[in-house]
Amino acid sequence: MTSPLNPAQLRAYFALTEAANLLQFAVQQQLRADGDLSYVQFDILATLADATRPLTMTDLADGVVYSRSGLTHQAALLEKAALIVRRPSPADHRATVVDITDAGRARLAEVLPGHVDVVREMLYEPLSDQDVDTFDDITGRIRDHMRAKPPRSAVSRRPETDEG
Amino acid sequence: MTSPLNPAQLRAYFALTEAANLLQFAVQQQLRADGDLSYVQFDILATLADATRPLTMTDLADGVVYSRSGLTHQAALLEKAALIVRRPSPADHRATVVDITDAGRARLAEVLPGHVDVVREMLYEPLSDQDVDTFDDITGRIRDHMRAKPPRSAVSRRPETDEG
DNA sequence: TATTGTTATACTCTATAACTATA
DNA sequence: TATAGTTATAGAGTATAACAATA
Repeated sequence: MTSPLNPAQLRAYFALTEAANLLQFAVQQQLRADGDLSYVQFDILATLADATRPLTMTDLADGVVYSRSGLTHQAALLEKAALIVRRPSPADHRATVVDITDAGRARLAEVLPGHVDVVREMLYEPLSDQDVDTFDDITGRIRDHMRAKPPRSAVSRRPETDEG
Repeated sequence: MTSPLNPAQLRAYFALTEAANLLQFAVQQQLRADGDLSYVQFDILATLADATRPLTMTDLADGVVYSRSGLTHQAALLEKAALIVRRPSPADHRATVVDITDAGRARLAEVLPGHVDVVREMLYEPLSDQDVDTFDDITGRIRDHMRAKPPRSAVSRRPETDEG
């Protein structure tokens, strides 16, 4: 247990971290410049645009790994900007259904081309089609593994409280 | 220009984004739980511990892609916790040299095993040695490409100011 | 004049806890 | 009693601009 990472693991971890940070930074700049959206706001709009059924606040919070209060805050901002609408769910009167508006879809359309450009230029320019397939396979397996493994479990290696 | 991403590119981008977010979230939790450090603070300490020569605030800010004021803030926190020391540079009286303390190295040592565990469990458990080599190669090329390509250039596709 | 670093300040993001209302 | 969502609030992180000191 706690054996060190081998050199290739270490290198790849650092490269991944740095690349992901640089990409995220560039994407955030682009979304802000082209559509005055934070990444989370973009994610919410994109999720709503893709959804085949109406989504509730809880549905959205699950997708974004977000506290509900944080989502309420972001939804309030998006609603103030007229990009989404919230209405009480007819099925469950406790729930709130969130819809993307035409303005929301328009904003998404404004932002998407630049988003794709950034991803292609930064992430895919140095990769061949063969590389992309390999990268797709590996990242897919990593993501599936992370989804399956509850991230919290690996975290706290300290006893919660011994005293008291 | 602005041709869409192909399916494999799109899948890999989503997988990468989700995996990187989950990994970052877990790492942040671990660093906070095991050593009461934010990721940026950990990054600063690790950079100082690895450095072969004394680093200035500007050296550090360059490595972390950080505003100088933000770095000053984080350095003040780390210094208050006695994990680093700042002193005027003898060579350039404008500059501040930052040193990691014994306590800083000790804190790093407390945190590193758990950090490595999280990375191995989340990132490398589903990969063979062969996969790791491939992954190392591809992520390394991506990072080098991103470093070479100034991230800002791809960002603003709006004219700065036409009026005034 | 340009550069290093700090300070003052303000804004955004996020989370916790308390709360309302429905189920 | 449990769940959906909001509100109030507080804390952390980051950035901009103004500033002081030095090159």
